Amino acid sequence: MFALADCNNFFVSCERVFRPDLEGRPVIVLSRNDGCAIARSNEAKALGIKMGEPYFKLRDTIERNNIAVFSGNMALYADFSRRVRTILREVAPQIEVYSIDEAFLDMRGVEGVDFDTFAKSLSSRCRRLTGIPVSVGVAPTKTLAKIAAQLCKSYPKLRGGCYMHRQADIEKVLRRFPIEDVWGIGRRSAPRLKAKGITTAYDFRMLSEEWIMRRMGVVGLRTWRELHGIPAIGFDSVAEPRQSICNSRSFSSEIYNIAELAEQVAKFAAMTAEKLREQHSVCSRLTVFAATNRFHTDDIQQCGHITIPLLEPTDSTLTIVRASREALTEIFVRGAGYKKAGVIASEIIPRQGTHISMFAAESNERHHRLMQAIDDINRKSEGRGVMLASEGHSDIKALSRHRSPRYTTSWDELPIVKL
DNA sequence: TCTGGGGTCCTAGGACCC
DNA sequence: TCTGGGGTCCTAGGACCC
Repeated sequence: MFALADCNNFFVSCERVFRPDLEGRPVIVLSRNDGCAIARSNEAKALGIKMGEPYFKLRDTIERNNIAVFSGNMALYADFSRRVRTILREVAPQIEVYSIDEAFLDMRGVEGVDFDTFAKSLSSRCRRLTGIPVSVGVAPTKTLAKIAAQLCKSYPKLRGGCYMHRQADIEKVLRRFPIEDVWGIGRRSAPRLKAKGITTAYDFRMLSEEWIMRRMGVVGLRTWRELHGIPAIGFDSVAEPRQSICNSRSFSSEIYNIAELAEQVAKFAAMTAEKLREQHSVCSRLTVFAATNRFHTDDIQQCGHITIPLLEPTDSTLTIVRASREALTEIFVRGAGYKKAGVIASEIIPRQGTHISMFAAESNERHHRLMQAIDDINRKSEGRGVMLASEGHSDIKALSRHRSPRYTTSWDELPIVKL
């Protein structure tokens, strides 16, 4: 058996921990720049607010329905995510962290446990210790566990936990489960399937293996097998190092000036190098991209990107910032108003065991010692104690008009109670 | 006025090899 | 008219996830 622990409306639930007055009231959390809704409470979903809906289109609805609005407070959510994972690790032999708000639990080989009781008590334990409501589904495959967890959200009677294993039960559930809500069936496949009359997970399961393979390839086949209760998706308890690392942002207003854009790109490059070092990797390829506002169709549209090889694999902020800067000058177009840019590192390999190219212009080892010193300082100063001058003095342009305090991650922002 | 950020895997097709 | 028969590697793009 596999279990999935899925935090309900995660970002909204984090905000509510410190604002119990918001219980029962519609709440949404916005993306960076307060751009669009990326988390919604059940009440907000009931009002028809869609995932990714732009904030400016919601203004009326928000006012009419007294919706509470928050700018994303990622530091807070990451902290709650860690707390929930700590609890999951206490009760399961292995967990696979799937996203900030979801983790699979490997229950293979676990015997003599009533999984229904297990699921319900794990859910209530998470709620009690962190304040976050968590749905726990247990089933023979990950895809079915996802569906079981989903059921918890629709049926409060399940008290946060659902064990789904009997063939007859699974069939009954799949007959009513919309195909588009199945894990692995996305926005392209769902309409195609529906057009052929396949509207539920059960319809999909009834198709022949050949049909699935022909129309949807091995990926579709995996989902099909999983719905039949045959595990087809692996379980990875140790997170592999990332194969690509991307840092990009939309700006709160357009940037026309290359010097200003270069500072932003330098920041993305520095963040990328830091993440490489965090996972003890080096990269030997960089992609830099910059794009204008795709919604302003009357303006000049530019979407430049360039990929450059690095002379030797590196994790050095100095090297990566310089290379990114040079790459940017290749794609920058005067007169274009850039709204978004980013840096992607690829061809990533472990730092250990890389050998120094005889043509290397600079000593990787010396850079590495410098980077370690900088990382040390920045860790201790809880922020960016040291950075490159080329990153400029301003922050990445962003709006966050509705951010909650950093309740659990900053001493400065603890609410003060005056005695 | 205003529209997120970060990943993975698979496939098809081209370039190149003998 | 007719144009071998295999391979490998790389890349771009698509589809999916949160």
